[in-house]
Amino acid sequence: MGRAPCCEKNGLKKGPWTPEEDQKLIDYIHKNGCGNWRTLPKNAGLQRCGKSCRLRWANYLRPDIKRGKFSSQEEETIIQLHRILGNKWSTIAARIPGRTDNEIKNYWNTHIRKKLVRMGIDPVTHRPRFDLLEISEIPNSSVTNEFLKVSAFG
DNA sequence: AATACCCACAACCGCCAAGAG
DNA sequence: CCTCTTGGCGGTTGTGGGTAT
Repeated sequence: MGRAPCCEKNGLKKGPWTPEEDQKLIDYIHKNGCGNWRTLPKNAGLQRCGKSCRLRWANYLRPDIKRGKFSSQEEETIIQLHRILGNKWSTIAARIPGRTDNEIKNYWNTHIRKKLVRMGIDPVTHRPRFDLLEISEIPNSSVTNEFLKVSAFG
């Protein structure tokens, strides 16, 4: 049995943030900055743990977040950085202005990874993998068919 | 129209590194 | 050194809104 999640102590709130909570957090940080996350919720009048506040600010409320659809340029940059860095999301995010590590990680997992797999590229190694190709995208030749048998079942 | 299914995203959790004492 | 606290990171998932049956 693992230890209790931090928010369950003291009956602190979990789950989606309400607009009222967002506003409290924004107001507080505008006045005081974001120095001490542990004491912030109490001072700002929020029934949240510091971790939850930090995450909400860093990934959603911070004023320098771009939001919205990723451009194809951004997508290409993410793929190239991931090829070099692997799942170092915060390092990747530091190279992509206005995007958070969480946002990039989500985008990778829900869009890019699947896209690479569909193209027959291993999303971990970034190398071709015929056993990941969708059948419809496999060239119809006996040579590739033989290759597939070997790489998928060998 | 009703229900089942899917998927994207916000937010969670556990772990660990850094810093203070 | 060691221990404790805190913030930051990466993996994972619950949920809600959209789509298919």
